[in-house]
Amino acid sequence: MRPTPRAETFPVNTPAASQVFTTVLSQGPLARLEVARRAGLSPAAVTKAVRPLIEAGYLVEDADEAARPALGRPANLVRVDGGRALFIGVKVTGDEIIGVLTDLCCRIRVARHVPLPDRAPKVVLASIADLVKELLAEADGAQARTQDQDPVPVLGLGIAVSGDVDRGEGTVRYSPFLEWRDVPLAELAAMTTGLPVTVDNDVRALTVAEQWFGAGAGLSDFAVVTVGAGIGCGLVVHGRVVAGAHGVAGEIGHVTVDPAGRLCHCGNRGCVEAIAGEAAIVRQIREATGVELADAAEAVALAHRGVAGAREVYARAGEAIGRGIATVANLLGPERVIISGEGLAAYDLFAEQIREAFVAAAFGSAAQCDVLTRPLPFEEWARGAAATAIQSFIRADV
Amino acid sequence: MRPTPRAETFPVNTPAASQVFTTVLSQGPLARLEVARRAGLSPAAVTKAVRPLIEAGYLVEDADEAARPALGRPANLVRVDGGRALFIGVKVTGDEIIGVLTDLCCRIRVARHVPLPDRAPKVVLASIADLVKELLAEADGAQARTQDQDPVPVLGLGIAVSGDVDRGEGTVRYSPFLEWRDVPLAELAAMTTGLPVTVDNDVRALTVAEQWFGAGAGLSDFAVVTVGAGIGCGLVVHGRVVAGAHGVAGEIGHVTVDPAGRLCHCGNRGCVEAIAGEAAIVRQIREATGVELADAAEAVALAHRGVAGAREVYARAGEAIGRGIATVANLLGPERVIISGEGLAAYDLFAEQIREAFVAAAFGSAAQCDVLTRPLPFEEWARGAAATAIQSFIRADV
DNA sequence: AGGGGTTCTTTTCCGTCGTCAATAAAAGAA
DNA sequence: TTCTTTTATTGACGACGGAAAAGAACCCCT
Repeated sequence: MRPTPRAETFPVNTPAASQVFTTVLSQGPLARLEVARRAGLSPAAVTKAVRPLIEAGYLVEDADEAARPALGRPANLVRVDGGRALFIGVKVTGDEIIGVLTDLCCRIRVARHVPLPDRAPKVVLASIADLVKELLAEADGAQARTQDQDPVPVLGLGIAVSGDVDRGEGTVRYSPFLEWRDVPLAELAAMTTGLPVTVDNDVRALTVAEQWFGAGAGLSDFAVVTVGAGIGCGLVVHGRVVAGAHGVAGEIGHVTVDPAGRLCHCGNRGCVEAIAGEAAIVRQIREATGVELADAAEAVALAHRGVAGAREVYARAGEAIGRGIATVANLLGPERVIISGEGLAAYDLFAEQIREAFVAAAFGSAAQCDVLTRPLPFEEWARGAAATAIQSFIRADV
Repeated sequence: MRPTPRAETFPVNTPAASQVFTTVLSQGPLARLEVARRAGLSPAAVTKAVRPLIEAGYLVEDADEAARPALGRPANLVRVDGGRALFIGVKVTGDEIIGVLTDLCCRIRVARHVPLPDRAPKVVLASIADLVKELLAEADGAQARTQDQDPVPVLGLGIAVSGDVDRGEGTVRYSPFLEWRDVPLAELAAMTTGLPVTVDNDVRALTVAEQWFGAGAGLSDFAVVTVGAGIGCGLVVHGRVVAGAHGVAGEIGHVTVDPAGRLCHCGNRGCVEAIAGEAAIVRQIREATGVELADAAEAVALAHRGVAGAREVYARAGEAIGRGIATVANLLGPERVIISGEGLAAYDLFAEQIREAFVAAAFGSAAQCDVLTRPLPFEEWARGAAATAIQSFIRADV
């Protein structure tokens, strides 16, 4: 059985060390000098910050013979030892819970889905506890097979929930999806699992994952747009994820793109989500073609078969998304916008419209913003939760 | 004659001292302990930071007898000595230049408008030089009258220009209004005036003024929306003004609120500016009523007289602005939105529509965002430029 | 008048952190 | 071998900010 986790803490908590670690974590193996440049520190500071991290096993040296320079001493690359620690990320949706076991580099080791019979906090909490137990057992199993000396510790649990979440407090203030209000989830989950728990909004968690381990690595200003059941948006400004003064931020889904458009569940007309959300697309295709659709997959299939009405619905959805992205670009001027989410399964159906609408509605050099897609698996959300746990562990200022 | 300005520099440049100074500057007279609380520092650090600043004359002690507590030692309030230094702020518009002489607290001492005969960089530069000379003479005049010992030094010149401005470089990358491209304005103006020069985008400059000396004081996330010839928006996120990766940010004027709306000069349809910009309003009223209008003032007058068509145009403008503000609130979740600009002369004509549209389009608790108006004089833009100069002088990280 | 209580301010000490400048190390080139 | 070039490390140093305790100013109560 896995021993009660020691309260292992990150060996350093100075600004410089934290910055060095996150730089190495997110920007791959780097020479110390290069780390110094990117983190804005002196080489000496990097050396001094790296040493205790290597001693503690979080970083390892890693000379690469490939990129050896023609001249001068070759660099001693430093990288994070992913196998040094494990984390668990959990994403709670309306009807299932997805959990992943990741290493310190946030690479997914194991993924599990469990159905959620009920949305009451107690039930969800019990399901999370079961899932965590299962993932811990999995971690132990891997342990036993490799016969390592020291057991790899699981150092944190991140939980991602949609809605208004106070990460600092670890509470879910209001989640319309789960019908929760003021649930101190971090505290509860810490009690049942014995792990340090971080709770954050799901889109923000995904954004953290992109910021550190994805297409946002090294950027100080970018946006993540998720296309799926809802349309969400995570924003990174000045290198930090935007949380919003009142818990609301990145609600691109409820940006109005057509005031005469259809009614959205938020009460407004012509929100991006009311045009390009999964439910909206299914409904519109049903209305346009008369075909009864069970889910979004069937809608995609129909459109792929070239049914005109269906294709048009997707085209309009793409236009709405492109406009929404242009709005973000006009307001914030990000370096990059990353489109992701399970809705990308239909990406070929609206890729062109997104781009066209974006370019048309982007003002001036905002159109230079780099828009790219990342077809990420659904576990990515849970991975985002794990990323928040990693972030909390290394005490990076959020 | 005014002597060649000595290269006076701010006596401290540690993060703590900078933070202490900006806290006192923007949040009025404060007790040291209170400064410590607000700046997140120890009381000792504040004492140590304050001393050299008092010695250099930038801060002064200022006991207030009024708010004496019932118990304990009364606080020794600390405030910025506005009279310690002067700054000049200049705002360049299409047809005139506005200059102000301010003190260190950014209070306007003198304001001057001069017409701009031509928009060529050389002409503009010469006009700026003349205006600065005039303001410097004014400063000397005041000097002579008060018979002070030490002449109050003018420590910086801030220039605000609309368009894509690189503040770090001090260059105007592209200003459609002036038809400038890559003009190294800071360098040029520094040569002709002999003052340290800061160049920034006009809306951002105004936002800095609000952040430090206006309704944004002490807030870390807010937006400034300017209503006038154009519709602009300055954003402060995480306590810093958003500049945008490509020089574009806060382009609320080109957020689409009605894709079927009228054509905007940016090439799109239904931008906020195409509905609520000054030119758009004048044109719409002309179309609706058939009355030929010379300028916006006449449009306002017409609407105030209760002419139905004119009122409706303003109502639609208010709706567009309200939607634009809601978009900002949905995306960023600011604590406050400050509406300003010369368009506020007509505020009573669309106040209600702004509020209604904002509340309707704001998602969830984004509607809690505090929306207020600040009827600021036109010199306020120049004051913003002075604020950027002050900011540069005290080396606050922008 | 003289404590006692309360709050603000300052002092002193100290750990720590990051830079500077010099030095060591690891190559290939001459 | 020795020089050049680039990377990494060392050790001294200065400075900064925090903790804790003392000091200061004031009111109130006895």
